[in-house]
Amino acid sequence: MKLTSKGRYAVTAMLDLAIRCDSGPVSLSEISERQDISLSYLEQLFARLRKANLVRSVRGPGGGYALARKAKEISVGSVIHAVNETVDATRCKGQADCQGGERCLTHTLWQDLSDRVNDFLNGISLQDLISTEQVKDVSSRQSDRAKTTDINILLQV
Amino acid sequence: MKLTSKGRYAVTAMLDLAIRCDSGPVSLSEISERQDISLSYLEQLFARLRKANLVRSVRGPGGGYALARKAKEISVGSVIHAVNETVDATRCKGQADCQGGERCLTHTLWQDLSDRVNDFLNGISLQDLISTEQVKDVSSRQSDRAKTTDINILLQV
DNA sequence: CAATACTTGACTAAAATAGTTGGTTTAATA
DNA sequence: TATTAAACCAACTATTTTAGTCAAGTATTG
Repeated sequence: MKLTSKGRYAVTAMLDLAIRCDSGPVSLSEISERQDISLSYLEQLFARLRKANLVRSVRGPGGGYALARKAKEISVGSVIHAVNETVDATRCKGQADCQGGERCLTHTLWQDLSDRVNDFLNGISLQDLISTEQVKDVSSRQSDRAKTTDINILLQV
Repeated sequence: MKLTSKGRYAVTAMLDLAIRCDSGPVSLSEISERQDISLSYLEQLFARLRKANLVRSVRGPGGGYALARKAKEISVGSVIHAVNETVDATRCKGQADCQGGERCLTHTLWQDLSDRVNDFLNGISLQDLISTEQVKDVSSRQSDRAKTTDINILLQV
């Protein structure tokens, strides 16, 4: 699972869509303007999101995109995965052609971590993000953040 | 938080270090050979890991690197963060200069997800990965994986 | 002193990211 | 029916990042 600004763009656009797709299809130019992402870049991203069956399109004037499923049934992980086709597996691919035991061990450990990150991101739905935001108030977020370590404060994701 | 192969290299190298740094410092050339990462690239990564106080170096013959703290006290998140200095914050930076309410909302939602990923990765220590691996047997891993959705099967991290 | 190994900085090739340009189809509506 | 708004498509480009190379140091041990 790669996690870069490309994925951020995709998730941001999908959230924009999730928030307002009840009132008919949403055009990419709208999202482009609201989220400040270039239109043609959005087109590229949505071509992939469509292939992954995460969005449905309506062509012609008044057309646009809508979520293919309910926001509750679309995981953040699936969105990020959809726009990152080139996945670089580890060299040994978990296969038996590792030299010695050590190299394979660290590869297995990394795989283990990867699985956890996947499970984590697949466990969060778009609706999940929207809902918590609606419930949460500013003061509680700040106290949450104060609890994290100094490392966390430096982290901008 | 960026999650790319750069971070994978760093975590892999740190795991290699964690596994064997009990018996004195480990040289980068050893790690390079075992993990199949170019020596000079490792040097760049370890320069950053050192600045982040995650490793300590011993110079001269017989020298090398050792973890600066116990494996239990080094989180995967801190390793990944250390090697990714260029963090691209969202344009609005969570500040008040967003236009309208909508753009800010999706930014806040993304920030929320970022925080969760951070907390998640900061909650996993190197020791954590090593320990679970020692306990876990192959059959249980496979049944774990079978439980995940079809999306998960496609994901290579 | 000599060998080892860390340290630093400048450089480069390849890949990915982000954006551009210029179309074509599709479908609603005036 | 002509116009128009939108998805769709493909090729291209600039920028950034990744990954790796090279070379010249510095510190330390034996």
